[in-house]
Formats: sequence, structure tokens, C-alpha cells
Amino acid sequence: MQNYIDQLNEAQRAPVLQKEGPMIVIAGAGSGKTRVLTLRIAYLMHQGVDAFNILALTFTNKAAREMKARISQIVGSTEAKNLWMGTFHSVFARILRSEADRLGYPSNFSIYDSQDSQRLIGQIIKEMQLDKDVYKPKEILSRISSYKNSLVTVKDYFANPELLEADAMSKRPRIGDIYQNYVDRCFKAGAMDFDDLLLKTNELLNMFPDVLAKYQDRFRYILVDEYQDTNHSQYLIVRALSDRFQNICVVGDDAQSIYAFRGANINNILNFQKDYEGVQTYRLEQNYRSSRNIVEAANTVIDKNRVKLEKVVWTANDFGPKIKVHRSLTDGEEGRFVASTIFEEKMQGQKNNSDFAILYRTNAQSRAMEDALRKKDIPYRIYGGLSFYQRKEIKDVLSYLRLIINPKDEEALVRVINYPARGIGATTLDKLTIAANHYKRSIFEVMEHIDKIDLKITAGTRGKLSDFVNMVKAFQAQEQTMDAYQLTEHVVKKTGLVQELRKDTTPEGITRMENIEELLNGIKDFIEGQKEIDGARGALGEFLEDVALATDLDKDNGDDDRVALMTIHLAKGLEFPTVFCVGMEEDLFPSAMSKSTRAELEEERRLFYVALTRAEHQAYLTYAQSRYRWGKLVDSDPSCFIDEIDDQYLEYLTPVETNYRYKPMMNTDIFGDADKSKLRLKKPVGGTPPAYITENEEPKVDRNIRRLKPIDSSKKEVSNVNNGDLAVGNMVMHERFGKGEILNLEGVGADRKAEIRFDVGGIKKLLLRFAKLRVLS
DNA sequence: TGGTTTCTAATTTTT
DNA sequence: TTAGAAACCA
Repeated sequence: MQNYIDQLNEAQRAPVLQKEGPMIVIAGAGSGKTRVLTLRIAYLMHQGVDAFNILALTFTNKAAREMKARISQIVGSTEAKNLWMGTFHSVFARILRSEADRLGYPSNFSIYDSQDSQRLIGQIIKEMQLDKDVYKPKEILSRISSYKNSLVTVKDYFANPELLEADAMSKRPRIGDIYQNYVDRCFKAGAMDFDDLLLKTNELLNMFPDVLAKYQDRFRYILVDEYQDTNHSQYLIVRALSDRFQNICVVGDDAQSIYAFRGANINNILNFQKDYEGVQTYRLEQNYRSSRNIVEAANTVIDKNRVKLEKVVWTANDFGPKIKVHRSLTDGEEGRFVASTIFEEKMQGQKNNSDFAILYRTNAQSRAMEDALRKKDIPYRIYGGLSFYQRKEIKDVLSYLRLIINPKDEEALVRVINYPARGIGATTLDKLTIAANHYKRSIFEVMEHIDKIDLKITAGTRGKLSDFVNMVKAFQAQEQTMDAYQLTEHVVKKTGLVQELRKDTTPEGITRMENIEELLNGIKDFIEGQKEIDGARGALGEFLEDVALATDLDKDNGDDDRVALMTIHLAKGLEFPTVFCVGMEEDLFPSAMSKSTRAELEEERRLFYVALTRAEHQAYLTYAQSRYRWGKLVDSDPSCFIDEIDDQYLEYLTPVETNYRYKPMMNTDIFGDADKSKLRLKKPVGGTPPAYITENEEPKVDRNIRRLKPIDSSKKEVSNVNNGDLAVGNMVMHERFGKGEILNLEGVGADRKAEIRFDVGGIKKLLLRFAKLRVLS
């Protein structure tokens, strides 16, 4: 233990050694705050604090897992296992399940994700016969979400003239009624949305002093990571729980607060000192991550913000190279620049793909990057975007599973009641919904008693309905004995889901099929893990709990060597030797929607600060003069953030902007590309550019291959150039299944298949046309 | 009711 | 450009 502590610098050591009392650690970017947190926990345990009495709240599941792993290394895994560590949402979901009856909820309540919530709100708006252009489900949802995060219940809402007036002013006087309906429907369905997990926890702690006392007594030491991103609801939970022992340690960096849009309140961290008696304040200001150039440049940026805590981040690292700024004509060219640069740096500097990250403001920007990387055969992985669990086919399966656990779950039911098609259409569903609302019961309950209610539903349809009910009930019976894997496999077969998907032989359809397989593999992994952990039987409910709050970032797809693509938001907490921050354009970053108030712009600036400080060694800022947005080429100006960095930290790869549109074309980029190619790129007069247009993208070897590809091949082009080289006995790498050996090859041309034994997942037969294989030997 | 075609809105970030 | 919804027809 002492060994670990000796490795800390003085500033880091102090918060680790202070055992009791309230404290705040203001941790600059790259200053080793995770180390402080983990060591603090380890040290507490070392001093005899029971792991059961420690609660550590993180921002992502991944952060929790990693921290737990590190603590295990120090104190041993048996001890670390008993720590309560996780996101606010997952920790309190767990607590809510065990206390659910207090709030009138079943302990098997469903967790609605934003998709579910949004669909339900849309449905309510329709039922109330409101105009969906005035009451946009998405906006209403975020409205309701912010009420919930501020602990404004429906009752509070109607009692608050300001809110009433604000909504009346915006011509949406019925928001309160929608809110009311939404809450009722969720309750009736035995479901909580994300915000409920926090709101209901607050209710639980406020309404039941004995419950509060129990958890206060249990969590004697509380630690909160990324405190700058907590919202009001989370703030109150932390306050309530820490009130008795006051052993509260929060860690955060106000300069990295980037979630105000979803209710995070930067004042929580700014005002922490006032919330507790005798707060100790620690500052971690030495940055170990980045070169001096990057640290100082980032400082000049964040200095422009008015709202902040005073601190000076510094580093003892070398100056390192300057931040490189690159301008291109289009987003496509921007992508090619990034890909070429990665290609060259890999060649010259012996770097790995995983040394690079491409960060952007919006997910939509990933496409141009993907295209360019793919053309250069640079492996990459996209994080975020449409997460795995939100894909249609996955949600469909999960909906069946949710329905087994909680048949009242209306969103799950609506999704699958007629998929695959079984003759229960919109009309029938409408009748059922009306009846359900009328009897204040769930749709499933109405279906169970369909014979006792007169709904003007034909006998044939009634039969179909009871078939469905019986099917779900049969699943429920099987759930008692089967584990989650067996049951899911059974469900996808029995419901006809697989058969439905098999019909679709397009690449997209095959991917969908593969995704289902991946889900099944994921369930298998989960069960294995569960069995190891505490002899749980790997029941379905346990899996769903896990999945409801999981994100893409959480499933670590091994540490294979790929360039990382993600939004800046997702990149928080990560670091890479080289970072490309692309799309540095006005109205994109800072976003057009976030420039109206100073607070919004400051948040964008913090976001930029986060982006810059991800880089250890080299940062690139790139922008395009025009970019495709909703299919149209739109002109854009460089981001004001580039100007905000002092010139001494920058190196312009392209001459500084002029106002002449033609001028830039006369220049060459760093590869000495002649500009005729760029001129040509501008061309399209209808139709796709001819193959030779790709000339300016180097490796000439590729050219023929590209020309051989069918012109209309879909954007999800995955066919593999190496197919010809495959032979039985080759070791190959598959994107999803990992390493495997080719056992057999058969078929020709598009039908060519390979039988492969994967190290994990067994033997699979793959269509080479679609399989993304890389030959290893 | 189911399947196909046409239309439209979307691009800010996510537990 | 594209995904999802509405509209349309069998």
C-alpha cells in the first residue's frame, strides 16, 4: 500500500490520506484523478473500512469497471467485490428494485430507454388529438426530463405559475396534461424511465426515513466521480445519503462540464464548498498526459470562459509539436486528409491504429471519415451513434424478453405484438389501448380477459390475440427453469423472428442476423460472468437489468488495433497519442443550436477544451469550406475556437483563409496534391463520380480493385479484397468473432463460403462476400 | 390487414 | 441522404 502512495505527488496524496469529512478534489485534465479515486478507496479499505460501507458513483459503467479492476489489484478481488460501485442509474436501479414495493412498483419493473419514452409520448399526443408539429415528442420528452431532473412532479408543475406560464407562452398549454398521462402510463406499465431511476430514489429517501437511515448507515463513505456532470436530482441523492456521516468526496473538473443539455448543473461543483461544513479543497493541477503545447493551448481556450473555478493546469512534459490546423474543400477531402495522415504517420512513426482518435461534434460526421479510412484499409471502430442495443432487431428481441419478465411493459408489447406479422394490426391495437386506458389496466391484462369484454373484435382476431398471450405465458413458464441464453434462443425461434430475418438476404439483413447472434453470444458471456460472481443462475431478469443501462462503450471489443471514432462527449476521460478534431466549423462546432446564450457557448468551449486535452502528443484541427448537410453542399466558416488559440501554439498546414473561393484551389495540400483533382471533385453534374476521380487518393494498387466493384454496391461495402488469398488453415480475424482458423472453403464467386472455427464462439460458416476477414497467417 | 410506395424531417451532445 | 411515417392499394 505504502508503495502505491509513495508514487503519488503531494497534491494527489493529500486527498487519499484524508479519511473522514467532506472534501472536493478539483482535478485538471490529465492530472491523475482516477488514480486518486482508486487509491483513496483502496486506502480506506486498508485502514479497515468495510467495502460494504463504500459507495462510489461514476459517470459510465466502464469507468466503474476499470476502477474496480484497479482496486482489485491493490486490495484483492474478494474484498473489492463488495464495493458498491457503478453509475448513479445502475446503483439506484438496484436499490429501487429491492425497495420497489414501498413505491407501489413491482420489483421487476421495466426500464424505458429514450426510444420507449419518446414513442409513448408520441402515442399520448396522438390520443389527446394534439398537433404533433406543435407538441414534438422529442421536445416534450426533454421538457419532462428536465422537470424530473429538477424534482418537479406533475403536482409541482401545476402548482408552479411560472412553468405554466412559460408553456402557455410557447403555445403549448397542454404539456402538463401530457406529463400527467405519461407518468400514469409508465406507472401502469410497471416501468421507469432513466430520470425516474433518480427521481424515485429521491422519493424513496424522502418519504421513508427508515429507508434513508438504512442506506445512510450502509454508505458511510461516498465518492462521486465527474461531479461537474451531476444534475439536481443526483445532487440531492448524494446530499441525503451523505448527511449522516459527511464522509463525502467529490472529484471533478468544472472545465470539463459538458452535459448541461441533459440537466447537469455546473453549480453543484461550483458551490460544493457551501454545502458541507468544513470542506477540504484539493487541487490537482499537474497534467501528466499531454505535451506542454497542448496544455497551454487548452489553457488559453478555457480562459475565455467567465464561469469557472480558479486553477492553473501545468505540465512538466516536453513542448511537443504544435497543434496542426488543416483546411480542406469538402468533408470528403477532410476525411481523406485524416486517413492519409494516419497512413503516413503509421509508416514513418511505427504507430498503431489505436494511437489515433478522430473526434467530432455530431455523429453524422463519422460517415466521411469512415469512407476515407475504409478506402485506405485502415481499421477503425465507431463508438456511440446508434448503439448496439438500440438497433431494431436487437430491441425487438429484448422487447420479447422484457415482456416475459414484465407483461405490463407496454412499449415492449407494442413493438412485438405484430412483429413478425401475426395479423394483429393497428386497428386492433387501438381498440386494445382504448380499453386498457378505460379499465386502467395494461394491454396485456385486457388481452387476457378479451372474452369478457366486448370490443367488437372478430373471433379470428381474438384467436390471434390469445395465441399471443399463450405464447408469452409459455415463455414465462420456461423462464423458471431455463437460463437467459436458452430462453432467448428459444424465443427467437418460437416467435418466428429468425425465420423473418433469414428471408432478408441483403447485406443489411445478414448483418441483422449477425447482430442477433452477437446478442446471444453476449448473453452467454453474461451468464458465465454471473455464475462466477455469486452463483446466480443467469436468469433473464439479471441480464435485462444489466442491458438496460449498458452503452456501447461498455462492451469492450477486445483491445484490437483500430482507430477510434467518436463524439467528443464520448471521449471524455479517454486519451490518445494523436487526436484529430474534425469539423472545426462555425455552426457545427460550436453548434448552431448552442450559440444563443453565453452559457451555451461556454459549454461548447468546455467541450473543445475536452477535445484538445484528449491528445497526449499531437492534436490536429481540421475544417472544410463546404460540407454535405442533408444531401446539400453547404458553405461554412472556420470555427471561432481556432482563433481563440494563441498562434504560437499552432502550425497551419494550409495557408490561412482568404476570401477568394478560387484561391485555395491553387494551393497544394501537404501531399502536394495538384488541385485539378480537387477541382474535379467539385464537379458532379448528376450521377456518381467515375472511378478515376479517386486518383488523388494514393495507393495506385487499389485502383483496379475499386473499379472492379459493382458501381451500385451499397455504402455498407464490406467485401473483402483478400478473399482470393484465403486458404484452408489460414488464421483470420473477424470483426466480431475475433480470431479463427479456416476449416473449409466452398462455393465460387458471390457464394463462396468459409467454415471457420473461432477461438470464441465455435465453428461458423460465413459468406465471404460479407464477412469482414483479415488474414493473419 | 399487409405490403409497397411516397413523403418528410432531420443533425447536438447521452445515462 | 436516409430512416421512419404516412398514404395508398390489394
